[in-house]
Amino acid sequence: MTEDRRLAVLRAIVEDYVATHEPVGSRSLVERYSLGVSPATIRNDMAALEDEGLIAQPHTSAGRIPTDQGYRVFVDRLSQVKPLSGAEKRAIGSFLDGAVDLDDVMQRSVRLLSQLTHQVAMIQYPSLTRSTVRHIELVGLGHQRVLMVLIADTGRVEQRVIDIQFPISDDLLARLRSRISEVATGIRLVDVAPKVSGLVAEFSPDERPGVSAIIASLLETVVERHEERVMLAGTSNLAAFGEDWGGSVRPVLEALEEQMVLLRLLGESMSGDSLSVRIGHENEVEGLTSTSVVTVGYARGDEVVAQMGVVGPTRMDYPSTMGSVRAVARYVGRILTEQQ
Amino acid sequence: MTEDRRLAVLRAIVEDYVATHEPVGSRSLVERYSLGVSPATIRNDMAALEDEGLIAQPHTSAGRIPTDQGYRVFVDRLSQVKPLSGAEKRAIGSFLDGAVDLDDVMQRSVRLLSQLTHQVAMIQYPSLTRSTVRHIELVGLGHQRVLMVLIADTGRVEQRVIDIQFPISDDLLARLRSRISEVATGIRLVDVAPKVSGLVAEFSPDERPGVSAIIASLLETVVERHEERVMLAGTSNLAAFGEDWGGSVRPVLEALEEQMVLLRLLGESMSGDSLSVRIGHENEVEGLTSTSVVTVGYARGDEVVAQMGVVGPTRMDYPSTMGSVRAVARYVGRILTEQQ
DNA sequence: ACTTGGCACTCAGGCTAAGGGAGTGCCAGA
DNA sequence: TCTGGCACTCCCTTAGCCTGAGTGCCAAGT
Repeated sequence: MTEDRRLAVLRAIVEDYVATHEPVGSRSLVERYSLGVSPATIRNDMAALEDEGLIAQPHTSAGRIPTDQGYRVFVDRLSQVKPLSGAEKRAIGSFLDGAVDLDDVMQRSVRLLSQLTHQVAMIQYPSLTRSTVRHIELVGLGHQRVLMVLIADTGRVEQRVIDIQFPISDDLLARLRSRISEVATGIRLVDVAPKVSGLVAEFSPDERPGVSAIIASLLETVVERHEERVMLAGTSNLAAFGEDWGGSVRPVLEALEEQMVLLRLLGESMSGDSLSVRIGHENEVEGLTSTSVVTVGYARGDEVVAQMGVVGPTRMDYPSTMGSVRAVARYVGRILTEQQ
Repeated sequence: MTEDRRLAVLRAIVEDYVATHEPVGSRSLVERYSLGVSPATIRNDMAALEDEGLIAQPHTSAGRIPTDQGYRVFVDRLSQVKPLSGAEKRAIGSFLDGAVDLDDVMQRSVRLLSQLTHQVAMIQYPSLTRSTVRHIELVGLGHQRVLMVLIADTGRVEQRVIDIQFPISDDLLARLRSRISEVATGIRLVDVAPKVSGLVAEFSPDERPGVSAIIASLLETVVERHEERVMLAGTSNLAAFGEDWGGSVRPVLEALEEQMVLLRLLGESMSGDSLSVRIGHENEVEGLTSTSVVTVGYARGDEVVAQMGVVGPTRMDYPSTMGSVRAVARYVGRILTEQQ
């Protein structure tokens, strides 16, 4: 069937181009891949693929390179995620097992992923909204300041110093602390707001201003700003591709410096724990329209708590990259789950 | 005096090269700067400067560019720190004044500095060893785990989860907490070790294993790992110079990714609160031998608590860069001091 | 209906040659 | 000590040429 061969040609083009980074012509294609037909036939197929918008020529009389759409078809229909080698798996294990706390897990994971893929890796901290409260502490600091520490079951610890305009006694603080603990411990952070808000009414009118300031700050911490954190590694790998995206790494670096952008990259794909691949212009983020982003969720227990992934050139080795991302994500999930 | 003119020539060469990024010849020098002599005279001076190793030719029949030594002389003897414009000062103020906590101050400062200088900026968190203890909290987490939170007067908050092999009662934890607080609060962190170590003896033999595990961990937190933190911004500015350091940004990016390297860069210059400038090969860090590093300490009250600065090409505008670094550092110091 | 070999055509990149231009070093004279 | 003059060096740009890889199309073969 001729349609099959065309796709085989596309696959060969993608694989060859990814390996060599050079436009691939009909002759070299039949030489390197056993397609069983002559270059002329390949040329016809190529013309058809070009009509479909899957490949393109940088200039007349050059070979073809895949378009974003071409990669899309390759990823969706022509490739399989490549499992890691035993050695690689062992490397992951030994590298991650030494981690002592959540920061450490995050940092090691992201470094590891960037080294495995030779690309820029990113990882989102376990989402607070998807965690449950393990512990809440309030500590008076004097000067009408209170330190709030919130510990989630994922191991995440958020702290925040709250300035309140009202003096607050140690006794009140202790009562408030124990009430908040009773009400909030063990429930999901996203459900904390209604329960905690109701507490204000329990306190006497003159205590309420301070209490509500603290509670407001607590809710703000949970919902806002610090809610999502993301960590990056391997930006020096950008230099390796260099010429790819129009000769300058600048816009890519700029985009990656913006936490908001990273969060969008990771957030856009909240498609559970299955791999998400966005290729070239499929990324709506300006500056990253000639990169591909491979992300996947990682879970604690059986709930996806956040996303991680890599950013690389569109001409990346998708099967391997997807394999690495998935493997590291699973391992991170396992660690998070085991360590209670 | 002929020596004076030679230095004037060097200054002109540096300024011209920094502005144009092109080797500067004798003719254009007399045209652009009023040196009052002919090109031929300048050529003689240039030959002398070259003999002294202050300037060099990329190739015969090209203009001269300053050497690292040339920049050194320029910085030490031929230039003055350039104060910021009123507008810039106001920008600093309005940008930094909104900061709500220490993390925020650090992040805003480093971003601001990278934008002012168009270079890579870095800032070290206030050193723990130079801070005093404001508060120490111990929180039992169950599972033989204890969360320790340490708050320094600089606003820094360090947390750490401690795994202990021994069960520890809430009561013991409370007693330990209050003893540690009594002993440690208000004293410099560097002096904490001897005082706290002595506490172990106060507890009964069967309590000691848990107590000493916690204390050991406390001391480790203070002295080790998390002790120094550093934050980076503006790496995308690297792309702007690009060709400078041998055509590749890679080694520079790699070096900047290493926290240890950054700490060395900032640490090497613990010369109080005066500006430190290290030019080219004066930086012993591999990968940064063709960059210059400008750092300065920032103070809380009248004690220098950490360093901040920028990394850029050797052909940077030293007077302006030094001005920006110093100005931001002073402002950060003021904020830290004011907010108690 | 595909496939194939042949053939003319295109074009990027490498190589060479020539010329301009910016800059230098040196020297003799003021 | 400074200056103008002069010969010399090289980098870089431009232009032209050539080669090789690759294409598209066509007519013939299966």
